[in-house]
Amino acid sequence: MPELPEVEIARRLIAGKALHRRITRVEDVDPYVCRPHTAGQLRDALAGRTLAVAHRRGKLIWCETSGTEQSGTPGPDLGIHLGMTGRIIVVADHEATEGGEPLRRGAGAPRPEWNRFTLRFADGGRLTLSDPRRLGRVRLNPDVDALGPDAGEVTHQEFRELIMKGTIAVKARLLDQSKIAGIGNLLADEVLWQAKVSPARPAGKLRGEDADRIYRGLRSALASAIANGGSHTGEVMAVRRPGGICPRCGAEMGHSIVGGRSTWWCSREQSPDGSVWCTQV
DNA sequence: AACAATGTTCAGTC
DNA sequence: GGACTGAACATTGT
Repeated sequence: MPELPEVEIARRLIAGKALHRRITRVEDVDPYVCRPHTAGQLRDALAGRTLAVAHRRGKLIWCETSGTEQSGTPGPDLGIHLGMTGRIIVVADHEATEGGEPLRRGAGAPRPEWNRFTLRFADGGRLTLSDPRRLGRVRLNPDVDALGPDAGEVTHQEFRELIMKGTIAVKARLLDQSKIAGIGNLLADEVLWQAKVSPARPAGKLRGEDADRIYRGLRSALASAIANGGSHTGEVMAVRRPGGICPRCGAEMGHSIVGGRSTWWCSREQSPDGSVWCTQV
């Protein structure tokens, strides 16, 4: 699930339901997800504290933590990355929802064995990172500065400067979290489709007007994905399969690997040389 | 059974 | 340093 929109939705969940509840137990049960995992490290760092503020940059969430009853000194930041399939579950009642997500059952529902990290609160509730593929990460004091500006906050001018250089394919540049943080594979295809720019176009060969359309595509794709529940609600998502056609013009969707990731684009409107986009059909 | 999957990282190479 | 490739990580779903 997780690209910027899903992560923002998760952050809002934490901010709305998990703050200011005293942490009584820390179940860092998965030494692969909770890294680096030394015995009791997370428990010792977090027990007795509360989550105070939930931040996000790109796909990284981190929570400031409060002091304990013994010491007013704030604790470390708790970093959470959802990886490819992670999701955050926050529940008020421990008994009624053990192992599951509140109000959801059946196919697709989180299974208890996917619980990789759980904070138990004094009031009986919990916060859990559920992640079937175990590519999510929990760690203390994550390196936020390794990330570029957040894709939702980057200014138009910054965006131009970060994007329009080098020989790399523009999609690969959009996926580079150290340049701009938060764009994932689905979102990159959606943004470039909205902007009518080929994903394979060298970043340094973009014209100002191309970068402007990409920037506008980014703003609108982000807003729409957050409002609709995630990156998978984009228009391109529905046609990323053999035989898929462009929702705008009806041409066949092209498929290849760009930036190491599966990539779909409109074969008519997103021409590699950048010339066809303005030819209205 | 083979393959692809919304992510990151690291080694090797040019 | 920049860019590219491939593999690795671990697991599920088609």
